[in-house]
Amino acid sequence: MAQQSDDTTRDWRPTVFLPKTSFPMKAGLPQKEPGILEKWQSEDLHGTLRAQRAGREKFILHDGPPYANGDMHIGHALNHILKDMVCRSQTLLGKDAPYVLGWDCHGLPIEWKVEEQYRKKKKNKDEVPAKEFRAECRAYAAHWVDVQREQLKRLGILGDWDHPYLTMDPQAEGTIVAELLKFAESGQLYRGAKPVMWSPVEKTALAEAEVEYEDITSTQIDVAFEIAESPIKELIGAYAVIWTTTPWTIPVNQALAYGDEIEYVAISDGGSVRVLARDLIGQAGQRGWLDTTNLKFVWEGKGSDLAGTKVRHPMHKLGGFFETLRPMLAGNFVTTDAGTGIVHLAPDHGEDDFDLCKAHGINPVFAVEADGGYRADWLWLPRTDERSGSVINAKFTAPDGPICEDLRSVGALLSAKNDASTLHSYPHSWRSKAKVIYRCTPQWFVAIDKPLGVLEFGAAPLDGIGGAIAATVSGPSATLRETALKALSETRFVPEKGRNRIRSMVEGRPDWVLSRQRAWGVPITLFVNRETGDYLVDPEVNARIIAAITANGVDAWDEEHAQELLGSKYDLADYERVSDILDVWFDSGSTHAFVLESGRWPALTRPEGYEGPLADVYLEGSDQHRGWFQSSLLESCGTRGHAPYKAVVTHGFTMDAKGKKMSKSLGNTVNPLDVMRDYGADIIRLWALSVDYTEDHRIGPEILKGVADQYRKLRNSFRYLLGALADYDEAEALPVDQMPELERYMLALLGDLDITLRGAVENYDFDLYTRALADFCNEDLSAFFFDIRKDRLYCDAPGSIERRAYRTVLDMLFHALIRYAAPVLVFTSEEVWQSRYPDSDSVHLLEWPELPDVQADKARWENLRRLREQVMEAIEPLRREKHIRSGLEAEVTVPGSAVPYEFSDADLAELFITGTVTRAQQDGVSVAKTTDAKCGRCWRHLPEVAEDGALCNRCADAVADMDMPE
RNA sequence: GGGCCGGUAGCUCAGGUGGUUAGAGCGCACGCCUGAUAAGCGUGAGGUCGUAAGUUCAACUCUUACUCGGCCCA
Repeated sequence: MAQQSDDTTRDWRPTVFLPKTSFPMKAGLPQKEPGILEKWQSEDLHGTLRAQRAGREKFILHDGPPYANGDMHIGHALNHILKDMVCRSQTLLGKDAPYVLGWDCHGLPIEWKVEEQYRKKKKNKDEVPAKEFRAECRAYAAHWVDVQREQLKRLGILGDWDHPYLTMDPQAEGTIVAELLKFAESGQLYRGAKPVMWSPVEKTALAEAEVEYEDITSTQIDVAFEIAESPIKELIGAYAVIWTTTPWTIPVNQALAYGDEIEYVAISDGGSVRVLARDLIGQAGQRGWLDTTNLKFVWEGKGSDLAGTKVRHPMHKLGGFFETLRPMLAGNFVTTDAGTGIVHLAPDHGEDDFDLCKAHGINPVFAVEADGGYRADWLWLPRTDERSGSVINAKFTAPDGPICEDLRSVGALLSAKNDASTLHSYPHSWRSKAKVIYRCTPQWFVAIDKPLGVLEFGAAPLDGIGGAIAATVSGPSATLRETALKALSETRFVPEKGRNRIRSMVEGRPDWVLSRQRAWGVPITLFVNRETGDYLVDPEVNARIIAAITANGVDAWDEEHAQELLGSKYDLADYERVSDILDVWFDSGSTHAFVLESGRWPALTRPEGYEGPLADVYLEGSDQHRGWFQSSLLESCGTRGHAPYKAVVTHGFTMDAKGKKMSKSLGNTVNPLDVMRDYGADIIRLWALSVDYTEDHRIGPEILKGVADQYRKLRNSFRYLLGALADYDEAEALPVDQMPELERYMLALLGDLDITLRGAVENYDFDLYTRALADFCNEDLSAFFFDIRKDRLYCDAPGSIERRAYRTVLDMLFHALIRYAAPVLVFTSEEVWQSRYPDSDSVHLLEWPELPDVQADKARWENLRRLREQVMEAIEPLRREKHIRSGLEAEVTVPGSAVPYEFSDADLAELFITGTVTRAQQDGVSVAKTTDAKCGRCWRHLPEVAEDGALCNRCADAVADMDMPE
């Protein structure tokens, strides 16, 4: 050994192989990410991937379109990060997984915004031509599509940004119309009626959001209906009493309702016998039409006893409509909170009324017209009568108004008053502040329980719009509801509980109301025969309609071109051109047809002969069980007989740090744009992929700080790999079978990680994915493998087997981990990759790593690691008492039985990062301060080292190899 | 008000068919190292599992009620 005396004072640092990298510890993501983004864009990363993966197995995620209004919020961010993760992880697995984003562009909220702009400019919407108004809606939507697109890009979403799908694209509008006409042609569409909120002042239907509630007083009346027929003899000739706050609905009454379980009585205070709920006798007394001090009970029974009873309308003398006897029906909405326990039903003017009457075959009569007046041919107070007026007019319904007057004159009015005691909440138009009413209006429906017939799909698709419109029907088959339920049973749900949720909704849902009386949307392109009331079903006409809309958008459906569309076979004079538009849920429910079938996105086109759902997965928030998941399901089942998706993945909602819903008024919102500005997109991505998205989850400063910490650990793992692999050359690689056991064990652990991550991708279990990755880096690498092998890396001669084996494994680890991390930390992984391989292609073009199949005795290693922990524990007291400082100063004795025979004492010292290790027949681990001198270069205490600062044999050899000038 | 879902350490998450002192990572405290250095290593303190009953020899795990929170509907 050529040890010179001055070795003991020499600074060996220059001879130690420290990690060398320019990769910064501090990320500076907010500054760095935009540049990386630009590079991807200029290289057309998404397009490059499509070309590279052409012909591979496809994985199609169909993007649910967000509404094109307002800035991106945390929900958008989470949703798109999850989708991006799905596409990227599938891409990594080698599939062709394109991502085409879309936007939902029609609908009321945009109409409002445009109207709001009008009001600011003192313009009146009604004076603007519909075409012009729609053009402004279109421009408004286009603006927000652009805004949201730029905001989402910043998240590092890898998509076909230049070709998103928009539901307002004329070709999309054409497809939507084509889909609607399929429902028409197969007879699933029908015109029915439904009570909607209606403003007589504005003569328009209102949506719930256009209505505000205010306390008002109304005229409240008790009205007696004479019982004409009943299985209960005592009741014939008695009077069923109802109570209402809308007297004007009495002239449209068609039935009465009772509660099956409610107790009723027929009583007399000396006058007529009246029927009402027992619990409400007191209230009747207070309203002054019953002397409760002197009651004679004629009959007592339950509501269900009243079945089969029929009453006479107080105005029956008018004949016609009023002459028919009104049935008493069981209604589960009847309560004894107020009134008489008997409810009068006017199917025209209440949802409960409508539903119950419909169930008994009683239809609305449309007596009240758009302006609130009874129609001209109505038997009671037609609009031509001088006493007539709007039903929302207070004078009209007043105790001395025409209704009360006439009811009183026939002796049916038991009480009527309008004072402060009658204060209650009532809906008003948001705009005019006028009272609104429920009013039945004709609407278009899709029948849910009508047999679909045997639909033959796949006949002659029209160019560019996909799918057949001429489905033929023959023979009986399942209903749409049954078809949809079957489809759900064949769909995969992540999490599984989503299936139950949507199933119960589909089981219970009423017919689908398709029509809206609005301007900004896709028209219901039907011609209704004025004579028969049937809508025209002529494939030639339909083809012209579809072609016109596809070419010119929804504006093509106007009166001006109607005859053209009808062609020469029909005369427009014989037909009503429907002017309603479609529920926007029908738009989005049709996106699968437009986006996946049309061929406009070749990357999304399935190969020839492909059958079944075109989308592998739909991924949206859990609110979409009622929304998009369902509208898409019904649309596809009604036209294709199956769901458009193979799997449905749902995520919960993002709450604030305390688990509360975010709201602007509470000021607890987290803006993803702020998070990106302060932390960077990789941080918000890591957050989204670390939480259990299947439930509601939280975000807040503390959580983000934790995510940033986790990020830093991951970043440092890569930084260490880069530094340790500096100047690594393929030639240095060592075959696995020549590696030490530790290296082979690490490769086996990597193999386990690989299996875990693959499973996590398959199950959309991304919090498992990120956690497994982080745990591996922290526990198996940083605290174990890297720490142990630091000595070999720093101090071994470059040619040593151990050092070469270590670096070979580091290289494998690098290549595996960078790929695993890529779909999560999209920016950082690129930065790492380019740091090691400057000027190379993007890291995101790589595929899932191929790992050598390495077996290791993992049980043995787990025991060793447990022993290692015991050694650490045993050393700790000595450190605390400052007996020793580093573990290298500890001389350790372990139970011989705890250590595998094949391991040398020197191996153990390396493993434990201690001084000499010896085995003995003892139970625990014992530790003493070493007496060996410390090597001046590797700092290990070894018997061979002559004095502190001198070199050990290994280091002496290494230094000699370097041939360094003194 | 109804339907469905959820509430495990400061944070993010694990905890088959009920069974020894409820786990991990991060954070935190303390210590070590100063050759991954605004990094790395070690040790440690933190939950009795939303609350209360019940079933059971035994419950975080089953039942019920309550409570808090969420989505959808009225």
